[in-house]
Amino acid sequence: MIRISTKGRYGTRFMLELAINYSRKPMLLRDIATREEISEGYLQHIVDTLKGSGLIFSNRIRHGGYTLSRKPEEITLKDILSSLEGTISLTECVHNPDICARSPHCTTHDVWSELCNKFSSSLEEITLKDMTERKTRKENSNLLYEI
Amino acid sequence: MIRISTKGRYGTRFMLELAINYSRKPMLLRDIATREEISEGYLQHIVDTLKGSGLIFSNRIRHGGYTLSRKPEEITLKDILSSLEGTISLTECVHNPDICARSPHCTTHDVWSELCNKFSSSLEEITLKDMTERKTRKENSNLLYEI
DNA sequence: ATATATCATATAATTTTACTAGGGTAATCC
DNA sequence: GGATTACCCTAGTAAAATTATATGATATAT
Repeated sequence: MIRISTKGRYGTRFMLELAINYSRKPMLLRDIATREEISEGYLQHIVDTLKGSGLIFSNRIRHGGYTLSRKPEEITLKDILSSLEGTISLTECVHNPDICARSPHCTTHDVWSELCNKFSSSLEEITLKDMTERKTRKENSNLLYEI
Repeated sequence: MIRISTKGRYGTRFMLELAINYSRKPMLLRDIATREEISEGYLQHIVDTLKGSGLIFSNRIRHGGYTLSRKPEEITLKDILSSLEGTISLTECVHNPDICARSPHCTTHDVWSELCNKFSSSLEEITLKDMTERKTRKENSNLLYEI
């Protein structure tokens, strides 16, 4: 079905929460889980993965909580999804041509590779900063409607 | 993992075979299955789906075999993958926002939608004709290397 | 001490994927 | 006209991936 899993989706929402509160105090996992309506236990796994990839810091000492390890404009959707989805390659052979003997002379292999590169570029173009800006823009335009 | 399933991949290879032999006689499923090293029974399912979407004709009378229902330049990768992967939407909420109460004010929803549109466009740009041309180009350049 | 929050591991339910099996229909070939 | 061939159609199934839940440990703040 060509889709992004809940890991990727929940993780992105978590990262967006951290981005919105960047430069404020660390965010507690429980608070984000509640606000985003995501199971706390499941989110913990996702956050572990993000931490393993070095995208966030945890604050075990002090009052706990998580923060971005880089500025929001320096973290892209590709960073987040690469971490959580393992790899972005649309097919196994894109990332690892050796698993299929056909790869060297396979037209579809080349096509999947190109598509994958395009998709990766699209992901790279979107930073957490972009997303926070989208969010505030959207909230402001919603306010207008409500008046 | 964001990937195209075997259905989509095998089906594309099947369609490419039909495109290469377009305007010649109908191609037998068994022959393609053998040449492409795909299980005949499994390929039958995939081909049924493609037929259900109207992308190919079967030739039950006469000697059997399948043909494209349109010219190779009029069938895109999007047609093929839409048929076999169900829908191209990267998340359920892209295609059907109502399944999630957050959709109207969800920044990530908007982002997935945009990404999905871009990806769909990429798929639409690639026709079976393009792929046959790629294939012959590649075969010719391989010949050069072998000399 | 107790409460809180991160950290780590195990496991379970559900869904999807990737097939296989088997029988039916309908035309061709000897 | 009987065997073969090839498309058609429905079920079923094993394995893998997804989507979690549960439990307990550790470490700091109050």
